[in-house]
Amino acid sequence: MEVRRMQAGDIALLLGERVTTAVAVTTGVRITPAEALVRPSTRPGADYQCNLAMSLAKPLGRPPREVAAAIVAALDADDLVETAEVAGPGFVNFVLRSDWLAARVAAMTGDERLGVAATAAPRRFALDYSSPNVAKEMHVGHLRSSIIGDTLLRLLRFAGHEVVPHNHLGDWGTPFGMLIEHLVDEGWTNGHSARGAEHSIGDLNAFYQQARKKFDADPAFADRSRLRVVALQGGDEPTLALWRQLVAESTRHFQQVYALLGVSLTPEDTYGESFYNPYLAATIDELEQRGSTETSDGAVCVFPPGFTNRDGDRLPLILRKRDGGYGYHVTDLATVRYWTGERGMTDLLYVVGTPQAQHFQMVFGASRAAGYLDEDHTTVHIGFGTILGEDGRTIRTREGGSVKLVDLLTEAVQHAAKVVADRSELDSATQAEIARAVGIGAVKYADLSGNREKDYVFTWDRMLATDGNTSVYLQYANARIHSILRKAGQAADAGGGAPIVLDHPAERALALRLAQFPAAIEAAVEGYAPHKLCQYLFETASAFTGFYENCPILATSTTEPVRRSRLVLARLCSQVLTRGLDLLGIEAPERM
RNA sequence: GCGCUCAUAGCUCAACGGAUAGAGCACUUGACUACGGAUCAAGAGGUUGCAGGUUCGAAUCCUGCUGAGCGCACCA
Repeated sequence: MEVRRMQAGDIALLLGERVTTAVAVTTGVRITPAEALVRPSTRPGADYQCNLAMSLAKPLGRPPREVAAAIVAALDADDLVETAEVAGPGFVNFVLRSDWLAARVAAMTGDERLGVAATAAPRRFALDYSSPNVAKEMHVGHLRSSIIGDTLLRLLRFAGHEVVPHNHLGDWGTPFGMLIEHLVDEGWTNGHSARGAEHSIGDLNAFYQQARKKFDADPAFADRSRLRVVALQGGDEPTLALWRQLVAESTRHFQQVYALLGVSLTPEDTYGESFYNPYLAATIDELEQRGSTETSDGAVCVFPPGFTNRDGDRLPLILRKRDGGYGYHVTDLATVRYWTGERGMTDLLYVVGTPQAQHFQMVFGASRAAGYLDEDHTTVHIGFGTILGEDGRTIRTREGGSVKLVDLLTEAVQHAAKVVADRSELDSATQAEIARAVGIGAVKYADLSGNREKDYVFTWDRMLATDGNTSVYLQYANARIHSILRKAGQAADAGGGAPIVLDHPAERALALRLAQFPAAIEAAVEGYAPHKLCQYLFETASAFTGFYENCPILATSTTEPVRRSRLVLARLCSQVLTRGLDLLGIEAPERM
C-alpha cells in the first residue's frame, strides 16, 4: 500500500491526464496519468516534456516520432498548453500558457496550503526518531535521527496524515544495573548525592564512564550490577526510584537540546524501552502459543526466514536470554505489537541509522509472521548514513569521544552571531535571535539537503557555511522580499488581488517554480526525502534572485500594474520559502 | 565466509530508465548612481571505479571484478 499521489497540485500529472486521453484516442492504449511519463524539462524553451512515445513505439510497431506526433495531434490541452512539439527521438515538449500559469499562481495566493492538496487517503503513522540513551549526552550521531524525524513529522502532517511521534529512549537493560550500582556506591538517594552536590547531565556522562570502568575491572561490582538488572526488571521499588533519577536528569538534558534544535518532542512523546517492559511477557507468550518460538542454546528465539550468519545457520531474534532476562529484540517486537495493535497505526516508520537495516528487516519479518502486521500495514526503516570524521572513519573528537550536540549547536550559533554582527544593523537582542535562526538552520540544512541514506563527512565548514546552497541563502532571499514588502507599504496590500502578468522571462521562471511547490512536497513525502524539498527551495530562491535582478518592483520606471503583479509574485515567493523552511524545521526571519 | 550499502567535477552533493550528467564551494574574469553585495553574470572543470549484458535509450536495471564501509546469538 503506497501513499497515494496527490494529483491536484502536480502540473506534470495534469499534463499526464491530457496525454492519457490523447493516447487512448489515438492508439487505444490505456495508461494512468503517472504512466504518461511527463516530467519537468531541463531544456531551455520547454517547461515539461513527455517521454512516452519512445516506449510506446515498439508495442505499436510505429516509429516513435510518429507516435509522438499522433499524441500531439490528439492532444486536447489548449487551455493550459501554449505549444506541444515533437523533438529529438520522440519527446513531446510542452510550453505552458503564461496566462494559465499566472492564474495557477494567483490561485495559490489565496490558499493557506499554497496549492498543496491534503491527501485523499490519510494514514496513521507511528514515527520513531531521536532515541537518545539515558545517562549519556546527545552527540552528533543523534542529530540526524532527530531532525530527519522532525521534518518527516511536519511533512506528513502537512500532507494530511495522522502522525504520532515517539521517542524510543534507551532507558532499560543491562547498562542500568551498573549505573544504578554506581549511584548506590556514590551514596545517591532521592536525587541527592551524599555530598549534596547538584548532579547535572555533564556529571552523568563522566559517571557512565566511571561505572563502565568499574564494571570491567571489578568482578564483584559486575555481579552486583547483574543482580541489579534483575531487580530493575522485576520492579523492585528502591531500584526503580534510583532509575527514575537517571531518567529525569537525562530528560531535562534532552529537552534542552530539543528546544535549541527546534524539535517538538516532549516528555509525553517518550516511549522508551522501559515502556514496553510490561508487554514483553505477553508478547513472548503469544509467540510461544503460536509455536513460532524455538529454544536454542537455552535462549528463547524466533527465526525470521531468510537470515543466516557466517556459518549458514539461521539468525535468531532473541526474546529471552539464557539467564532469563529479556533480549532487546523482544522489545522491538512488542513495539510493533503495541503501535499496530493497541494504537491502531497503519504505518510504522523508524528513523534509525542504516547499519541497523538487517535488524529491522528481521524484526519486520518476524512481526509479519507473528500477525502483528497485515497486508495494509507498512513498516519502513528510514535509514540514514553515518556521520564520518574527516579521516573517513566514524566521527571522534581528538580525545576519542563523540562530538557533543550542544557543543555543535552552540558553535553554530556563535559563528552565525559573528556574521550577523558584521552585517546587521538591528539591535543586539534581535541579532541574537537571528543568529540562532541562522546557525541552527545552517546545521539542519547541511544535514537535510543530501540524500539521507549516504554517509557524510562532518566538517565545521559544512555545518557553518552561510553561502551557496545553504539555509542562509533561502533566509536571505526571504528577508529581501520582506524588505521590499515593508517599503511598498500600503501598495503591497493593495497588490493582494492584482492580476499577475508574466511578461519577463524571469517573472515567468519564478512563477513556474512557485507553481511546482505541491509537486515538491509530494516528492519529499513520498520518498521520505527532505532533500528533495531542499533542492526545490534552493531552485525557487535562485529563481527569485534572477527575478530580483531583472524585474525592479519599486523603481519609478515600473508601471503600477506591473508593480502590483510583481509584489504578488514576491509575496507568494516569500510564503513558499517560509512554508518550505518551516517544513524543514528552519525559521525564516523577516529581517537579518 | 555470507549478507547489505556505497563509488558521479579538485571538494561537498543532485539527477523520478530519457535529449548535451546538473548545483554549490574553491579557482579565473566581470556587475550600470544597489527595491539589502549574506547578491548576480560569465568561464574553466566529467570516459559517472573497471568490464560485459538488457533496452529504442543506462550514472540509474542485471552479472562479474576492484575499492571502501557496515551487519552477522544472549550488548542496546
